[in-house]
Amino acid sequence: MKKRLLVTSALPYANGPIHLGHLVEYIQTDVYVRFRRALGHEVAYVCAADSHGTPIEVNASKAGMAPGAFAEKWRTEQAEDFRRFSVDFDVFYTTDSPENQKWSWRVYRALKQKGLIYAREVEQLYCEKDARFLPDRFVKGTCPKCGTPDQYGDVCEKCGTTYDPRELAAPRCVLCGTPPVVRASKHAYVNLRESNVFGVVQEWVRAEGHLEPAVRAQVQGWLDDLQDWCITRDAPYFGFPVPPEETEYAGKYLYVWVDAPIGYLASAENFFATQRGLSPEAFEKSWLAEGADAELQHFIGKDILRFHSVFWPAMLWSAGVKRADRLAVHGHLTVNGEKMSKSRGTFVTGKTYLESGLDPELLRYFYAANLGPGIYDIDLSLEEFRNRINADLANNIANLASRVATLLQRAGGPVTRAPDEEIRRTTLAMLQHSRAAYEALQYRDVVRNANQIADLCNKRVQAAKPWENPLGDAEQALLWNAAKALVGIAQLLQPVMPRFAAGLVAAFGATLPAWDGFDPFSGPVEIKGKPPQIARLDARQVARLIVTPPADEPQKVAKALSPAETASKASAKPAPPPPPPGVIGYDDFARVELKVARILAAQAVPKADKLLQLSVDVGEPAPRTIVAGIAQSYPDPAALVGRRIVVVANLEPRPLRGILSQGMLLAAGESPNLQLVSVGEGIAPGTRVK
RNA sequence: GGUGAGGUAGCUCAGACGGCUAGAGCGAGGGUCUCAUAAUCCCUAGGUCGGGAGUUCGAUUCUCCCCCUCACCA
Repeated sequence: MKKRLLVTSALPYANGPIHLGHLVEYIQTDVYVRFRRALGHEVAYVCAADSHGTPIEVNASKAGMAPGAFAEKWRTEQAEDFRRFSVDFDVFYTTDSPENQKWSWRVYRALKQKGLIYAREVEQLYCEKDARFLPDRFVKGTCPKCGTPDQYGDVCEKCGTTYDPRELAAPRCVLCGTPPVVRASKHAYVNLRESNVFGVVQEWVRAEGHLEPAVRAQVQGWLDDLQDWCITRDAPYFGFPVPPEETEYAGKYLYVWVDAPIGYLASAENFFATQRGLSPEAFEKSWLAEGADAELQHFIGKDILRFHSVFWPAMLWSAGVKRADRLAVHGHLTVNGEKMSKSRGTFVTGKTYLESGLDPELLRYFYAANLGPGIYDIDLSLEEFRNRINADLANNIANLASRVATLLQRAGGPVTRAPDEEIRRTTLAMLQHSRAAYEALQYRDVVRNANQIADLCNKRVQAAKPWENPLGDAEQALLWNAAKALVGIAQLLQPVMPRFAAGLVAAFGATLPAWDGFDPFSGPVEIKGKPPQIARLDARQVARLIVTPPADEPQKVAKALSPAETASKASAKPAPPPPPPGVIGYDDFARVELKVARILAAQAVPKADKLLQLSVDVGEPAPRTIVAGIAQSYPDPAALVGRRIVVVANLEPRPLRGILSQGMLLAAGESPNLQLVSVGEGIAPGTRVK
């Protein structure tokens, strides 16, 4: 029962370089594909550059290039990055392809034929100078709610309000600065509430195995309040025109989000036609037809879940092909606990990673060690990354390989011994667990399993002290078993670290057969060379990932909804050396406004045993209220009145127990033994502490 | 504001159909070996399981309310 799988990763937008956030997904998918292949399954791993849409059209024009050439340039660069990270697509095509136009029109016509498409007049902002309608991200203006200037057309970054771009006060075109006008245009909408489609989508969402339960809950929420979907865009646009017979929408284009997922099918078709000699008809019949015995699995990020869980099943159904068998959704990447940010230098591109000299397989390992099936963000903390690599790979696994190889080499030739039951049982059990864990996308467990095997072997080696009598029979037997366990580890880690695993196996003179029935505990072990080394990382090496951009970083170019999150093409060039981790510059310190405050009144906060409410004089016209968790250390609040303490005066106010705390006071120690930081009588309230 | 997901040791997470001393790995502290990459191995620390109330003989695990974080949507 060999399975056949069509596996996809989301299509990266051909508008910029691949960054470490993208790579979470491609590595997750690639690992899965390698695992499947290790099981002997037939897998086609398909991806493509998403080449259409307004941002590409606009950025190409700015760069003085044709959009197609612009997208192709990025596609080529992305392909190279993927290769360097061992993300081995069978095909990395483009959505701007003849196959894709054919499929897109087919889907459009199918939707039309089922009566799901209708026309609607829409009012949008239009720039007369640029002669174009402006997507939300191409308009800036003043927030209608809070009055913050310079906000995008869809949401205010200050107050979080979302609105229609027409509501913006003082709107202006991001491209040329001209105030836009309101203009109407007729667009095609898809009605997904129609009972047939809705039923199909509903059924697909509810069926077991398609979505993780938590994801299903999210999607169900959308279905309960389903909006129609606008699938056309006005010129100028880079994309496919609507089918020629659609004279009603003459001159309009299909929205990039229509042809992007369809790009999965078109790219697969291209792969099978050019690499496997399979005609489009044969490909469809054997891989996509309803009931075909091939599985369709998509890996995506949480940001594009809606398109894939609601619209996509509807599109596939209308085109008469099967829906996906699984939609694997992952969270985003944060770096050092925060969203990736260019100004902080945490927007790490694949290229930056490669240029830092770190082995791409280390990143693959780190991601695997943190990946599970849920939609949780993964944090690339540089400290964690270093610990993880050093503790697991360098100290535990690679070091085990190194010591075992050295000792075993003294035998001077092949060694064959009987299995040690404990080591063999553990290794086989871990292989079995890992098989299930890979299938469930629980890569964290795989990594743990690999380390459990190495833990056991290190303990056993330590206890047996084979270096005291390396050629003794028991010693040789133990080393043989440890070597075989390492082959097991290689098998287990091979999808994650293919090169490391191959090197490990080669060093012990073994090979890796298909996963099922694999039992490495037989046959000779012969040391054929040094096992692969994994050098311990130091903080400096890892810190090279953070490249702070120069101060005159060009302004961010507009970003629009696109299949894979993208960014402007501005990438940071060599920058001043970053400060050592954990050290801040003077400017950072200066931003914290520390002031002397005199306590005017203090009382316990009702129903909170740790909180005191203080009224303090910080040299301002009115006293400030500060709520602090110091009640247990100061059971008699009244005694605090008159004390001069230090507060952070420019901290964002926040409510605690319903009381707005306008600052924070400094204290040392742990409750109930903490003490307020104080200054003497001679310093006036409001004095800056520096 | 609505919907969804979360809040368990410094960090990343397990777990509990309600009940023995709440676990693992990493990190930290102490010790040890020397084959191995200052690696291994042994020991130790430490958490009122976000807050409050309720159900119960008993809740961190169930119910309700609240707070906080994240995402999506309006």
